[in-house]
Formats: sequence, C-alpha cells, structure tokens
Amino acid sequence: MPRPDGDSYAERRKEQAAATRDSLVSTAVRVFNEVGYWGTDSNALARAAGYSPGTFYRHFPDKRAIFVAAYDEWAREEHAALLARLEKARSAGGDIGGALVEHMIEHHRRWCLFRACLRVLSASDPEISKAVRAQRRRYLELLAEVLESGDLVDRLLMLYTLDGATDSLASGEPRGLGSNSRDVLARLRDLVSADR
Amino acid sequence: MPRPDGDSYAERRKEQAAATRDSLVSTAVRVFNEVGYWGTDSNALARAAGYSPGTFYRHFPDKRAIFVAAYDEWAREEHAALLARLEKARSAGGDIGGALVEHMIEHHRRWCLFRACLRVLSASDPEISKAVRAQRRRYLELLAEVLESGDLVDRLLMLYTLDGATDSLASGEPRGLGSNSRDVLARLRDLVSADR
Amino acid sequence: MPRPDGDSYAERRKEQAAATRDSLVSTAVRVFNEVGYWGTDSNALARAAGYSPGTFYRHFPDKRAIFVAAYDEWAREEHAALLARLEKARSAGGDIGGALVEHMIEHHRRWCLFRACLRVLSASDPEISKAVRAQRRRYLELLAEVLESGDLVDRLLMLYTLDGATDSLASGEPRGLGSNSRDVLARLRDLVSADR
Amino acid sequence: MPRPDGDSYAERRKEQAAATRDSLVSTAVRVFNEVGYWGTDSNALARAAGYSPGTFYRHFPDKRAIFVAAYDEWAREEHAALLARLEKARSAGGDIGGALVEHMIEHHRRWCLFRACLRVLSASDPEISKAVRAQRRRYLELLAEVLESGDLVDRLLMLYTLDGATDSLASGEPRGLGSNSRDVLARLRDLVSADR
DNA sequence: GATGAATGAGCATTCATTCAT
DNA sequence: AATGAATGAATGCTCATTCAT
Repeated sequence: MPRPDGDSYAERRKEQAAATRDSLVSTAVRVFNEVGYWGTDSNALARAAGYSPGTFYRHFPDKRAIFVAAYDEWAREEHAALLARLEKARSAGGDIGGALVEHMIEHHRRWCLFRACLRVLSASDPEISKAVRAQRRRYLELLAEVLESGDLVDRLLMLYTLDGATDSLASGEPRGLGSNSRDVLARLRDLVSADR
Repeated sequence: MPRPDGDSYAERRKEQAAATRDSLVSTAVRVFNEVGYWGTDSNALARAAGYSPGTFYRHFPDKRAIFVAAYDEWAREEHAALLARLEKARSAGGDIGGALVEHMIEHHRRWCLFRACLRVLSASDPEISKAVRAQRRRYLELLAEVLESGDLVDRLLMLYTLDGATDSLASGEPRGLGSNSRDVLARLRDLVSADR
Repeated sequence: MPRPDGDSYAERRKEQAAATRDSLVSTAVRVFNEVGYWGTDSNALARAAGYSPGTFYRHFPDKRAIFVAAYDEWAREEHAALLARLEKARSAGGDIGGALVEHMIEHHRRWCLFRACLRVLSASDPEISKAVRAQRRRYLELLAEVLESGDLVDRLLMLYTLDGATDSLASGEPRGLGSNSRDVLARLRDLVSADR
Repeated sequence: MPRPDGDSYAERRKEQAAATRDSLVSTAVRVFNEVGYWGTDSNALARAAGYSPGTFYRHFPDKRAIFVAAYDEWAREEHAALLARLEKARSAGGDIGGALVEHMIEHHRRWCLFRACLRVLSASDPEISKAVRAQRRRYLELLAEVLESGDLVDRLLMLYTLDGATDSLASGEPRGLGSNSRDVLARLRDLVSADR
C-alpha cells in the first residue's frame, strides 16, 4: 500500500500516542480529585478516559507514575491560570492582591482532595516532594511580583498564611469556628494589599 | 466463702480489654504516621500491637474506625502536650509565643504523614472532618489565651500562618526556597510576640 | 461449710446445666429457622440464648452438634404436636385426614428454612440422615393409623404427596403455577379421606 | 492490507470469555453438587475450573451470582434432557410415564445436594425462588403433555408425588422404611400410566 | 458452670499488572 | 498503539474454637 509520506505515518502515530497519554492524564487529574488517589485504580482510570487497562500500562509504568504526570499537568495549568488572572487584574488596573486571594480560594476549594493526596504522596515519595518544592518556588516568584513588599521571608510567611487561610475558607471552616468567611476574607485582602 | 472483691475479676477483664484497645490505637497512631493509612492494613496493625487479626475486629468494626480512634487519641495527647508546654513556659516567665511556635514545628515535623492522611480522610469522611473541626476549635481557644491580641479573625489568621509555616519549617522547605529556616523561625516568633 | 443435702447441690448444678443446654437448643431451633444454619454462628447462637461463646462449647463440641440436638428437639416436638392434634380431631369425631393435612401445611410453612437446611446437612452427614430416617419412620407409623388404607407402599406415596404438596402450599406456589391453594387443598383432603 | 475478518479477533476474544464463563458455571454446578454451596468458595471454584480467583470476579460479582448462573444452566439442561428422553420414549412407542419416573429418579439421585442447597437459597433469595418457580412451571407444562389426565390440580399433585417419591427413591429410603424401592417404583409407574 | 477476650485459619473480594493478539 | 481477559498476591474481614479466670 503506497504511502505518500512515510514519515507522516510515524508522526501521526506519535501524536496519537501523545493524545492518548494526555487524555489519560487529564482524566486522572479529575478522578484523583473526585475520589482520591486511593479511591480509584488503574483500570478505572483507563476506562474513565475511554481506554483499556493495557493502554494504561503502555503509557505509565505504574499507578504512581500517572499521579506524577497528573501533578505535573495540574501544577502547570494552575500556574498558567494564576498568571493569566493576575495579568488580567493588572491590565485592568484592579486589585491584584484581591485577585490572588480570590484565585487561591477557588483553587483550593476545587482541588481539595487532589491536594490532600498530593501531601500524602509527597511525604513518602522523593520525586513527588521535589516536584512540589519546584512548584512552590514558582509560586513564590509570582508572589514576589505581586507583593512588592519586603524580603523573601515576608513573602514566604504570606504564602503560608494564604495557603492555610484559603484552605480553610475553601472548606467553610471559619463558620464552624465561630467566625465567618467574609470577615476572614476581608482581612486577608487587607493583608495582601497593605503589604504593597 | 470469703470473696475479696465480687466483680474484681470482671473488672480486670474489662480493664484488660481496654488496655488491648489502647495498645491497638497507640500502635495505629504510630504506624499510620510511619507508613500512612494506605501503607498498612488491619492485620498488620494487629500484629504490630502483638495481637491477631481477629482481635482487631473485636475492638473496631473496620480500618476506618481505628483511624478515627487513633485521631482522637492523637488530638487529645497533642492538646495536653501543648497545654503542658505553654504552662511550663508561662510559669518560667518565658516566651510563650516562642514555645508555641517551637512546639508546633516539632509536632508538624513528627506527625507529617499522619496529618497528611488525616486531610485526605477528612475530605471524604464527615465524621472525621467534624472531629478535625472540633480540634481546631480547641486550638483556637488556646491561641486566644496565648495571643491576647485582637479578635477572632486575627487569631484565625495567626493559626493559619503558624500552621502553614511550621508545616513548611518541619519539612525544611525554606532552604529549598532560597531562604533558611532560622530566619523564618525568627520572624514567626516576632509575629507571635508582637501580637501581644 | 455445712450443707443440709450434699447431693442436692450437685443435682441443682446438673439441672442448671440441663436448663442451659435446653435454652441453647431451643434458641438454635428458632434461629436456624429464621436465618438458616449458615446465616448464624456459634457466638450469635450463644448470645441469642443469653450466654457467652464459652458456654456454647461447654455444651456442644461444635456447631454441627447443636444442629443435631436442635433437630432432635424439633422432631420430637413436631411428633408430639401432630399426635395431639390428631387425637383431638379423633375424639371430636372430626376429619382426621383434614387435620393431618392442615397440620402439615402449617408445619411446613413455619419451618421452611429449618427443613431446607436439614436436607443439606442430612445429605452430607450420616448421623443426621439417620435421624431423619428415624423420624420418617415415626411419621409413617402415624400415617398407618390415620390412613387405614391399603399397604405400606400406599402410605409411603401418600406421605410423599403430602410432603410435596404441603411444602408447595406453604410457600403459596400453586398460585404462581396457574392454580390456587384452595383447590389443591381440597383435592388433598379428598385424597386423604377417600383413602379410608 | 488484506484482512480476513475485521472483527474476527474481537469475536474470538468474546467467545473465549464466554467459554471461560461457561467453564466456571459448569464447574460450579458440579462442585456445588459434590460438596454443597457452603462446602466450597469462590477461589476453589475458580481453581477447579483452572482459573485464578480474579477471573472468577471478572465474570461474577459474588458467590451467590455464580449459583444463580449455575442453577440456570442446570435447569435448562435438565429440561432439555427430560424433553429428549420423553421424545425418545414416545417415538419408540414406549412407556412415557415410566420414562418420566425413571428420569426423575436418576435426576434426583444425581443432584441431591445441589437441589438441597437450592432449597435453602431459594428460601432466602427472591431471585432464586423466582427462577425456581419458573422452572416448576415448565415442568408442569411437560407433565401436562405426558399425563393427558384431568386438570391442573391433578397434575400439580402428581408433580408433588413424583417429586417426593423420586427424592425418596433416590436416597433408597423405602428400604429403611420397611418397604423396598422396587414396589414403590412399580406403584409410581401405575399411577402415572393409570392417569392417562 | 459460666465468662468473654483472644485466636488464626479461612473466606470473599480487589487491584496493580501482564501478555497474547 | 490498543485491547481486555487473565493473573495472583494482598486486603479486609469472619467465625469456629480455646482458655485463663
């Protein structure tokens, strides 16, 4: 069977494989967040993406590997989304700190379970914990631009405060603790803005 | 027929059973922290405590139940330990805020994996998340005494900052992020003290 | 310690033990019929009778043994009850055959699951199958009196017909098979009476 | 690129899976009859059919499910076998009633334990009891052809008599009851033939 | 005689992984 | 590259039985 372009076939194959892999990864990100890393299995992940178990193992050596890939994609997307949001706020001359806080709350609310699993896995997996540290570094760099404030330590503490607070706000905790989300949110915004 | 104590035998029995349960729980706290909730199983937990699989199920309906019990004990112990530590600092006329920070760092470093598992489980188990909220409330009350500062919202944010920062310090993160633990620690102490 | 009657104490003990055993057996008869032999366990049987697991094994070597004892009591009681019922019908000058049929239907309806378990166990346990055969013999002797008819073979076939039919009537089967219980019952009565 | 049959491979796959399932079912029918439903387990059933535990659960959700499937196959085969036997007797101008009785005796002797388990399970499982009723209905229809006699009630009673009698004959009971199988068998044949 | 905590082999079931096609 | 049937070690859990008191 004559083929006009010998190379293009191999290329199409490669693209196809990449597409399959991407589909598996995106699905994994979603499923891990919905039911947790231990709430699903490699067969289910493959099926959820429309593939068979064998396909899973053609693209990933094991279950852990797809989590690493999923984390990678998730972190990259999150970084891009945050960047875009801040850029938009900046160009609109708006409240950048507020945009940051808002974004983090939404992000933490949405990815609650995924992030929780990430912690467990990074606590016992050097590769994952290394990747997590890298993402934190990128986050800090972003913060450095947003919070023109003082030094690195300030920014670190700010990051920790935001992390903990938005985690808590995401789960609606303040209400359960005798306060309410609105007040905490307001104070957070002040903090971020005052810093500038 | 002289009987020293009519129900002393039955009582000893009950105590023995309670001791067995406690032993299972303590072991579970330790093992969960060492290998994670998903890194062990009920048989292994029983064996680690020196019992057989059946004994596990005489005391707990399932694996989840022993985690709840483990969390309970762990939270109670942590609260008592923190209380004792702060009391000691207070009576010694020392730096209470510093003692708090120090304690939290040690605590987070020691219980890293246990706490991470707790997050995952509390994200999908109402009973656990309720228990977690209760502990947070107790923590806040403690903070209210230590940080005589402002209002509830302030204390909440402080709690979040401490939580995030000590988590990070515990894992040595600041170093990886271009800073160092000593500086962050110093600033944290300032924050806690300045608050008073 | 002076005891007015040395013997009476040992006797009381024996009686007590017998009472405990009886209680276990009666409970077992009931529970086996409610949830089946494989739907319960020795601990549950003991508890249902108000005793502890250890007590069970003081009276029976294993689970199978209590079934044998349960069958024994059940068969004896059934025989006595049938005898009484037929006697009553006879002394009242009533329809003995009808009384027999009625009794069998009630009996089969009530003891459906117990009898089903009995079949399984007797299919693989010589002691039980022997006991079952003995009861059948006693049944036949009763039938010989009721059905003054012909020979042993007739009575045997009648027994089989009654057994199958009342089993079926007990479960309301005729309705499901396009007929109805009333008609089958009427025909059965005819059969038993015509035989005389 | 010549392809003999586009989906022949997928088809073969499906057939293979069906064959595996059938093999599991046939094995289960046999094993359930040999050692009873409670005398085996899913792993043993799988191994007896030459498969691993996992394969069992790829084809059946649980142990109960394979019993349902086993009953289904067993009932279908029995029906076909009976039909064939009666057809043969009919075309040979032989004694159809006799053939029926003979067949039932053999059948009951052979499937004693399977049928006993069936009773227990159908007493506590609506799906099974429904399936059993359906099979009885089919049996009755067959009887309707063989026993051209009277009405439905007659046929029902005949079915019950045959059922009970052949059960008994199969286990050699008559001998133990002071009679003998030959006589009972002869009377049964009369009954079936006289009916015509 | 009664107790009930403890036992551990055994059972039902899962799931990460392989492999022939 | 994709498939999906098959695998089997491992997991969660049960239950008949024992024994020290």
